[in-house]
Amino acid sequence: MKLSEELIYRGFKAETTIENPADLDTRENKKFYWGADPSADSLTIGNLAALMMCACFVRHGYEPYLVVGGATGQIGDPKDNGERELKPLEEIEHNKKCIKAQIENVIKSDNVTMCDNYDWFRDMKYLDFLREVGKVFSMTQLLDRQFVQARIGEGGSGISYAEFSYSLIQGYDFLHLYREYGVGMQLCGADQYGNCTSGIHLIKRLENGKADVWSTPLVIDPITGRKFGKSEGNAIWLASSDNGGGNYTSIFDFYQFWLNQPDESVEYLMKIYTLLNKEEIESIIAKHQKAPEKRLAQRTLARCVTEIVHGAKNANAIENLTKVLFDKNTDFTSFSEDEIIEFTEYLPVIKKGTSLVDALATTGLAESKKKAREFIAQGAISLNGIKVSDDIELNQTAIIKKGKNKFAVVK
RNA sequence: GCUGGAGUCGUCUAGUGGCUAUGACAGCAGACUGUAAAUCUGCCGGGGUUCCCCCAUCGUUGGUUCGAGUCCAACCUCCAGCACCA
Repeated sequence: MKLSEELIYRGFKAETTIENPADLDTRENKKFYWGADPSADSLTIGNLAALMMCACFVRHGYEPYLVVGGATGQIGDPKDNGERELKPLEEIEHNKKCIKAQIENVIKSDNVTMCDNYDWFRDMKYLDFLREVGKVFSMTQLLDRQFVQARIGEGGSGISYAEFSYSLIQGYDFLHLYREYGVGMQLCGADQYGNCTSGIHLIKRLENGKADVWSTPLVIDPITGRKFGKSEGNAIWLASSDNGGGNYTSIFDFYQFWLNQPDESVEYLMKIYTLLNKEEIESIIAKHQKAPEKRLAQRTLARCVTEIVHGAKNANAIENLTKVLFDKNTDFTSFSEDEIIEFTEYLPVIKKGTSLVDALATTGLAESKKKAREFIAQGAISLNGIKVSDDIELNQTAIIKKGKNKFAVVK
């Protein structure tokens, strides 16, 4: 399958300056750039979709320049619904390192060039920037941008001069990479398209060059029509918090997230988030439709994405763990010492002697003790497969289950 | 700078002095299922000794009042109009 065909098959095509996708197959300049801002110390599955698109270009011989936005991250990409809080500089430094590692983990290629746009903004003089970059942008056009329109006017939440300028800073990145390395194309999520065109504009005006943008649609839930990823409240992070206790997504929860996708979404998500080819996906979907209750498609999806993000070893372990925990014939009281030790690597652990309510609260299975009591009252908690109706002391090795798919180990 | 309007839970939203701050979406749990969807039920600020009790909360800080999301003052932020200025 040619690059252009694969992009369209996988749904990686939104707005673009490229008239005919087939031009990508024969394009001479195969250098592209993609960037992410260090607004947190982990990427989310929203970013991962764009990375999967980048990986698709790389598989077809394109050369990636991956930018971590040390400069742009200091300002913040304007959102539709309001101004961002400025992040402390130390936090940005930390975030950069973490995100860089995550990007390298997904884009595995010998000719990756990692960049930080702070390197070329650090010594930038404000007046130089205004004379070179600011001068070639028309205020009228900038004000017409969608992100500006959403923020100003009646009912708007306002926008600061700093965030308003974000687009120019990002545009300059493209110009810089064009000049320095001859990068001729930017890949991005559809929400970034406007910012990317700033770069094209700059390259045309200042270098009389032709540059392109290729964007991929934001991933949406086909049932609700809402996007999933960050800023919708229920972020799935690529970083794993140890055993589910922290702020990020444990490997187990990550796997479960994909496993629980509805039938309507699963093909769409497989195209985006796995490396399976068209024939493989079609065959899996065909089998899935014959016996949807086996959840073959969801299992495959969960397996593949977990492997990409957390590696084959973890993916294997989680697959086995899931098999054991959800098998109706599993006897929860007869796990061997070795099995329990394997569980503790991926599930939150509670010491014997703790009360059930405390255990639920400290492992994050419940957000508070009050919630923990509620769960017990509602019959959401079971111990070794048997429902618990009272707060009890946990004094032997056991598996606690909350709801459909949250577990902890008492040891 | 002046005048007017606005700021309420993750999001949107009702609430012109009265005890318990509405409703919707999202989220969580239960039932039914296939760890799905749809549907129904409950929860949805925090804590506890849980048929009940305590604490917190309507942008911030004070004030008036027996009682304030609601009235007053100052401040912060946003919107609109006007003025000023290129």
